[in-house]
Amino acid sequence: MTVPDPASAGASAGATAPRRERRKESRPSELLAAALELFVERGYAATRLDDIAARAGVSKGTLYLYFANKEELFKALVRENIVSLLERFRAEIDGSPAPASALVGTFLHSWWREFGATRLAGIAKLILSEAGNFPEVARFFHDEVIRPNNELFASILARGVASGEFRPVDVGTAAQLWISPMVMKAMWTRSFELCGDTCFSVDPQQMLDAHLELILAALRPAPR
Amino acid sequence: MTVPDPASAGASAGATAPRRERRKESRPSELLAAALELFVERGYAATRLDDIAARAGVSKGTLYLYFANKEELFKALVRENIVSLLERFRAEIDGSPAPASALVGTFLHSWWREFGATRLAGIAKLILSEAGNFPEVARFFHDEVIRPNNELFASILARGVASGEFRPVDVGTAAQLWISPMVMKAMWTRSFELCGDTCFSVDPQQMLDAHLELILAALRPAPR
Amino acid sequence: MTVPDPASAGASAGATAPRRERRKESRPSELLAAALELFVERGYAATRLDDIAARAGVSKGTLYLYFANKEELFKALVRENIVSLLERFRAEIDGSPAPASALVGTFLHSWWREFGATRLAGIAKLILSEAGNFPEVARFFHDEVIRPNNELFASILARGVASGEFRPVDVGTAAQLWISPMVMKAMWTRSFELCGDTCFSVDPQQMLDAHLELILAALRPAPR
Amino acid sequence: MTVPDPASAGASAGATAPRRERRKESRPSELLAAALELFVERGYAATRLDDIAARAGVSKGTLYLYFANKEELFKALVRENIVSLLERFRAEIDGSPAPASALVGTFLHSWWREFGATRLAGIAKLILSEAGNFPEVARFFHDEVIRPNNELFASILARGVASGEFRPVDVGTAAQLWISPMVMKAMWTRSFELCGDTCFSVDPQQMLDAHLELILAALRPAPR
DNA sequence: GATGAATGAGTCTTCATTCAT
DNA sequence: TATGAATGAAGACTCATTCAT
Repeated sequence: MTVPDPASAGASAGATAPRRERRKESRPSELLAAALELFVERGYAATRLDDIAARAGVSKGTLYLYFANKEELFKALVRENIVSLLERFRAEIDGSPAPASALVGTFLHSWWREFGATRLAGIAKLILSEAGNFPEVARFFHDEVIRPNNELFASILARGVASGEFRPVDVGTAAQLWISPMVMKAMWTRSFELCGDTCFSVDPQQMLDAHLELILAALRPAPR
Repeated sequence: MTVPDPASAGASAGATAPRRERRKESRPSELLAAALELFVERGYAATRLDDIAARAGVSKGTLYLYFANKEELFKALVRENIVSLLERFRAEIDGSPAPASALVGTFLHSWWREFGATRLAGIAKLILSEAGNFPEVARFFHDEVIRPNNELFASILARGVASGEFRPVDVGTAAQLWISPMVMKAMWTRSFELCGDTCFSVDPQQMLDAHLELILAALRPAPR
Repeated sequence: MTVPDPASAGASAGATAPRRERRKESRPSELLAAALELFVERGYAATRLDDIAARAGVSKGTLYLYFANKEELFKALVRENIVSLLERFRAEIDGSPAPASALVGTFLHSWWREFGATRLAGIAKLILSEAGNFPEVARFFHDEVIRPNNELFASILARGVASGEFRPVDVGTAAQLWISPMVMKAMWTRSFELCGDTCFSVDPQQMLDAHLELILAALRPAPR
Repeated sequence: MTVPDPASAGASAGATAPRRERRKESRPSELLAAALELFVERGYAATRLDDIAARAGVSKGTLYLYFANKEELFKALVRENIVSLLERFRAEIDGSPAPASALVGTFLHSWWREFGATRLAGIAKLILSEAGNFPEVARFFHDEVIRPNNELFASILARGVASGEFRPVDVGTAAQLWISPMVMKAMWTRSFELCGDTCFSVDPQQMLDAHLELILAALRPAPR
């Protein structure tokens, strides 16, 4: 941890762990971080608030100073992480003047870097699992993440089709088809990494390159 | 029970079989069917044994005559359904003499019909969600379903490459990349159908056709 | 206990208290009886469901087989006891052909015997305390007990006025004024009996007689 | 605090007294006042210290500067209010030279004005409810309020009997019987006013007049 | 076999109380 | 003094599991 421990700094004596540290500012995100780790690790129901509190280094009651209940904690976690996701996300792609074929590669690589390889993928998996129990969250995620993301990808493809770089295809469907392996890779890897996986253990970069190559091949205009 | 059994009512004339015994044989699968529905609908933790019993039309205690506990019930459910899955699955594809390009289409279509469009996709989703809590199940599913399935798909591609129908590609990776949209479609549809989904609501057949077309385009040997 | 213990009957060996006794029929009233005792003794909030269960000789969970939650248990308790109250109550007074002056005495005495001296007075005290937290219960008690009771008393007085036994008074108000000491006696005695009370420790019968004498004096028609 | 203190704003010109200090003296009673309102409104257990602090406009911790804990706060509240009760109370009645029959009326009217119609009745109700949980408070209230009050009333009656205004009665018992409707009126009104009450909604003054009339009738010496 | 009443460990949640600032 | 973040014991409630019938 890079956060300096004020107690050990000030009272270097015996140090039985500094209880009752006051950190109103940073608490919510610390709690959400702890919650994220555990929810992703164990699922919503199997995660006890006790454990979240413990991992965040606070008592159980402290959670309730910041979140009304488990459900609200969960929702807050989703919202907080997704909001930051979208901001970082768009900036990188949108408005680039590069040719479409290059942009597809840029998109897939930054998608993986910014989402697939991060804990955000864990959130996606969580939402997939809990969608039935938290319809509002599911809708929120659908409207704020999945659709915009699909539209972004589709707009790249559309640009290539318009410029003649790509042959004409249904860009909406293609975007969906081609984002899928990324999502799968991100999510299933997490599920099977513990069990000697041989299916999802391919190096992501390698897989990404192969994916890109196949996409571009599929988009290549027919030779006259 | 005072509720008359329709089956015994119909056959009461000739048969001397004691009423109510008829179902004994099928009890376990009836229980598993009820469990499957509910687990898929609500997730493992959110499903109460009470509800499963109720849906199966038996008392809660009866569940314990057939399954040691909730966990074993869950595992039995996975195993039972996966076993039948594999049997129905292979038979249709394996050993066909058709050209590879046709087989790819056959594979994808029957995959969707036999798996993606059935409750088996629900099981996959369930396993994905609970993999962390049931590593044995995850491994089992991985070894018995995911890997064989990937290998089957890859072998089709390999046959096409060998025959010169397809250009050379890493068939293992390609199989993984191209099965993903199928899985995604099957799983996410279930999660978002309740919330006015606009991303996963495309008609499956249409999507399948587009997928197939793009695959074949990507595999087309380069013109000399 | 008059209920024969099936366990000790069957297995007379060591007898470590027969857990898991099946008594669906009698359970609800046993639970309500235990709840009544404790609620009256300690108040609503200070009574733990654990304690009620313990006093009834069952486990905590058993309570929830019969009552949805603490609040419903409380309401059930009130309703159950009050319903029986009213039945026993009316029967004794209504329809008697005795002169009004005798009926007043009969009313007050049976009121004390049937209500003031019983646990029902404890319920009244409970409602008084918790009326703010359970408005429905308060209304119910008001409509089903207090008002009918007042009307019964008033009707006795009205009969006496009509027959000329009593001088004309506002019978509604008088009924209220004269039932009050009974209620007070019943409720405050319970509150102060533990603390060397010298105010409410007068013998109830004696107090009742004095009350009756003063009532009749107040009702005596003016000598012509 | 950034909230301007109206008092200090008005007096800020001449006085050099530091702002915000003004209230120090009165803090405890402000806290007790807030506590009284809430305890009476919701009962002891249902009142949170948070709420008391909020209503008093201080932080929760501040309560503990003045009262060791919830229980002590409750006791202080009872004591404080009872002390003032007795002072205001006696002064008005004691030592008057009026005839007993007039004094009875004076007593009842001022009792109502000074006690029954004030928050003090709320305290009485509170004590009644919590007597079981706070025996010391109950005893205190009994010794300092109930008994003296009864004795005062009884002494008025005794004076009337002695002077021949009233016929001979057991004045102690009569005092108790006749104070009861007052207490009842004060307490039950509070409990049922929220639920369309039709029993305790009679105008207090009217009820008081009727009560007085019936008392005097009951005390009237038998015509020779 | 089948039932469903009973159990009690496990969780969420509340709130009186503490204490660093 | 005053604050309010932090604590943790306590209590309501759930539900997988057991077992007498």
